[in-house]
Amino acid sequence: MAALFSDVVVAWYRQFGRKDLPWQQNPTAYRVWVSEIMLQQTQVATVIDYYQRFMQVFPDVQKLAGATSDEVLSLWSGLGYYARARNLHKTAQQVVADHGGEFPDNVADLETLPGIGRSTAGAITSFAYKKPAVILDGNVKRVLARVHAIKSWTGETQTLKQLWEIAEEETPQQNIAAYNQAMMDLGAMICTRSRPSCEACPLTNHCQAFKQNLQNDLPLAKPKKTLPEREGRMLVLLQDDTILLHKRPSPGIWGGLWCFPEYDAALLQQFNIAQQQVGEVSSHTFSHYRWHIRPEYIWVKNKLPRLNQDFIWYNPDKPNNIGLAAIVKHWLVAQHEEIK
DNA sequence: TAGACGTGGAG
DNA sequence: TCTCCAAGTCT
Repeated sequence: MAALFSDVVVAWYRQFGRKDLPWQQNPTAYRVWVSEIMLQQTQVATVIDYYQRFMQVFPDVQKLAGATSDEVLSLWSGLGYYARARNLHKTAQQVVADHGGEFPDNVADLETLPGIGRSTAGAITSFAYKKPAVILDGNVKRVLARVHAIKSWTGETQTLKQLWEIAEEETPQQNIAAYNQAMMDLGAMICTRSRPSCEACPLTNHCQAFKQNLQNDLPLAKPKKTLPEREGRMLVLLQDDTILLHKRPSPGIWGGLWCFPEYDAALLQQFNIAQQQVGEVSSHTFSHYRWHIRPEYIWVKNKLPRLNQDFIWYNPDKPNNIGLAAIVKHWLVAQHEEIK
């Protein structure tokens, strides 16, 4: 008789799974929550440094709740999907205000908090509270899609529903933290997107894709779409040692982050221009469009106008704790190189 | 409900 | 250089 799926998974975890990730040490709900949000659509290797820095500054939910949004976004700068950071801040404040500083210990209540969906709620419930809960992240989807030889794109509503049902059936009542972590580890280490290591996989006996030699074809790739292209101009206004930055509206791309203002004739009119120069176009690819941005360098004589709160003169030599869009960080680094 | 929402690593 | 997409959620 074949061994129970979850037993095989847990046994594999005991021997080969990851146990040294930063958020696995002292896995309180707060620490697990922060890691799960950072890990959404983001790889472990990228997250580790951000996580360490974040925990250094915000060791508990009260500290985070009491921070300014600039402080939070500055620690998120470069990680992307900034709505995660804005929601993180909101949720911290809600947890302190409405839950006495303690995160709920069940999926239903966790899901009511901003930025926490079904899978993240399952992760917090299982990893922090050791209570049975189902997760379905990209890793688990890939493993289950192969094990069950699911021949439709995992993003389809119907397929997603099916995957949740399968995940619920397979998830055990015991050893929940080990099982859930194991499924993610299998997806990340063995059952990888390309060239899965089936020779090292404990699940080949259970795997329909392996039996049908479909492991390289499943899960099915997302249907292709051509990315829309957009063009734009940004103003790099320089005055003495400072650069004019604009706080971008949220929601929206780079919402809440400080960035060069997009071209604005009315804004320009307020300045006494000493010199200007058109720069080279740089292209930025997002998940839903490609943006070709041409910078216009403008040296101005006056600092004046009545700039509202959404504008600041930023001095790169005196870094402030504000969230900079990656494009600004990169530009500052490039400038620094040039000066040297 | 499909589109919005970032960035960087892998192949 | 280019394409794909990773520990998803929100609207």
